[in-house]
Amino acid sequence: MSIQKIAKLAGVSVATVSRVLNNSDSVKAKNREKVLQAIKASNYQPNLLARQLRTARTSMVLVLVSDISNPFCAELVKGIEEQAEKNNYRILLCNSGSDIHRSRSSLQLLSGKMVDGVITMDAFTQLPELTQLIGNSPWVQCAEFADSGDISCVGINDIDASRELVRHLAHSGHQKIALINHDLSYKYAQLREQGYHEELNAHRLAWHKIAYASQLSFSAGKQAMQSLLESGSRPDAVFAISDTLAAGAMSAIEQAGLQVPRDIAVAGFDGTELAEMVSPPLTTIVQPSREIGREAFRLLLRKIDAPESPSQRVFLDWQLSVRASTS
Amino acid sequence: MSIQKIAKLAGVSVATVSRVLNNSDSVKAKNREKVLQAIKASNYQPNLLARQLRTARTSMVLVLVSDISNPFCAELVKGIEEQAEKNNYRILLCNSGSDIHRSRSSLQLLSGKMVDGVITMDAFTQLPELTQLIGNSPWVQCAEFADSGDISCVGINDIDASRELVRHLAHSGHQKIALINHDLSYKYAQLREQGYHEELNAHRLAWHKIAYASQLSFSAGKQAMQSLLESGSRPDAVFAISDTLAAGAMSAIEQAGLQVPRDIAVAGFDGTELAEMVSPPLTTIVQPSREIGREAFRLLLRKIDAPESPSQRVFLDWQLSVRASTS
DNA sequence: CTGAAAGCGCTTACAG
DNA sequence: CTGAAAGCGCTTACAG
Repeated sequence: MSIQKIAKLAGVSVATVSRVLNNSDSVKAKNREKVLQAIKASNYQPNLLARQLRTARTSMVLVLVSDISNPFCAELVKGIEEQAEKNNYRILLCNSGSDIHRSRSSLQLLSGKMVDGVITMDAFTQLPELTQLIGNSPWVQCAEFADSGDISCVGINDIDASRELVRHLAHSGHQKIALINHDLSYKYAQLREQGYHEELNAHRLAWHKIAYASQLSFSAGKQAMQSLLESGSRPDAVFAISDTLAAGAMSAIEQAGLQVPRDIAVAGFDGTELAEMVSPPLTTIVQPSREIGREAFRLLLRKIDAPESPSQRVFLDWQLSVRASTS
Repeated sequence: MSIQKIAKLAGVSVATVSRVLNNSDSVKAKNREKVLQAIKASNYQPNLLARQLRTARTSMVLVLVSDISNPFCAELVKGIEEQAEKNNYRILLCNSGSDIHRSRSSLQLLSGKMVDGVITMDAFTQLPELTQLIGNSPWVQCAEFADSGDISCVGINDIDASRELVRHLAHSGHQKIALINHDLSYKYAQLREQGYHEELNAHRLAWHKIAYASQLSFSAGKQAMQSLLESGSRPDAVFAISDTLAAGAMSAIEQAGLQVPRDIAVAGFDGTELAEMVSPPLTTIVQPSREIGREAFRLLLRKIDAPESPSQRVFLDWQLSVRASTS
């Protein structure tokens, strides 16, 4: 079923049908009626491929989610979605799993002109490769940062947030504060680690220990905590750079016959609902996840509408939320 | 940058360029070389819109996720993704939020020929409307069922699984087993409720009580549990039809100053990682989520490749996993 | 093995 | 207000 058939059915030209479809111009009421009739009668649906090929506009953006199972990512996506909907954009989610091959494959949607822009969450160490793939198509980096100023990005000040969390632990009297981090290929991981060190120094706490989780999952957090428990002197507090990791850490602590927070305090990061689901509930840094997502879309739209507009780096407010896991 | 430019650059016809691009036919080695050279030199990327318009094949399928934050959904998606990847298909995720308007909007991708088929997870009560939108495009319903046999679907036998879970609770000596269900617009919700009743009857347990959660979330589960606690005689066990709801129930019980499982046993459904994250860990029905996803894609691919092939209803195996929350 | 040409289904100046 | 025609960037018989 094509616009041609409709035109024939309605006894007008394809141009007129197209005009009705785009409710543009002024089509004579009678003709509009005939066209509408024909469309309804034949259950016609416009071919988006053809339309978008012709107009070079798709009103779709690609969102490369690093891990769809991560509740923080899910919140970001919902924020992006929300803002996109307001602007009559549709988002296409691709779960990259932080895998560059998958990212590469998904980005063909961009180079193939099926989307107007892309929001990524990949590690900043992969930006050079992404840059090459994305070229200068509209692009925003979400909840992760680039070193240079070429790419728009949005997130929070990770160093400050990290320091505030460690400060809270130190003020609560903890002396041996460990860090569960993950992949340093992420800028935010580096920054939070930096904040951790800076704040320890500020409190003249010499003891420090870091375990790296293989991914941002419960089981990886558990494993990381186990390795911390096995190796030499035991921490009296643990700061995990994501709630999911923190939940894993709590589980490992419990399994070792210890108690949170009595034996070891645990703090997370992100402020997902998960932090309230575990018991005891988790002290964490609440990121404005939805708003980060919304802002990411806003930045992207700006790039789409004005390709020459300068890139921006947006830092949003965060909050320390103290709960039972550290007190 | 188009195929035309490449042709000019390489000094061949567009047909030849196209042949190289699709590494079809036998193009003379020298010409192939020239084309490849030109492609590299100009960093050419084929326009997918044009190609797909021409071939009427996209190698993409739409996945309408009911709730991206639900860990069970996330697992399904990963299964679908995995199988799609094996078949050189790409999946486009749209988070419908079980909202028919969003589903409708996303389905324009189908009617607009941007995808070859669709996998949905919507409630069976919405199938009539979906059917109208989808027509007879390739379609598979995932982890939810239709009453009629027109649509391929894949999931588990919810009645059996539900009965087994209730049987376990009854055998453990529980007399007052409550159910936390959600929206009965889902077939699986109806079936699990049916199983619940059947098994109570089998054990001559007259006491029964059902609370309906407004959605499949932690907080909705918590609320539902609170309402159960407030209303009359207290249950000694609760069966929540999803792990997320069960986690919420546990939180409500704890907040009421009661203990799991001593005062009230709690069981979930789905077998997500969440069941291991809460404490005590959750007794649950383990669904083969990944495999459900994979099978959904297999069924869809069959429909795409052979549009006339009959619809299938696939039921996969599940397992009761008993943990500390009920013993 | 290769090229000229038709056509996928739209939109949009252009002329009337 | 409307229609004929060009063109978006591809692929694919068809003829050579």
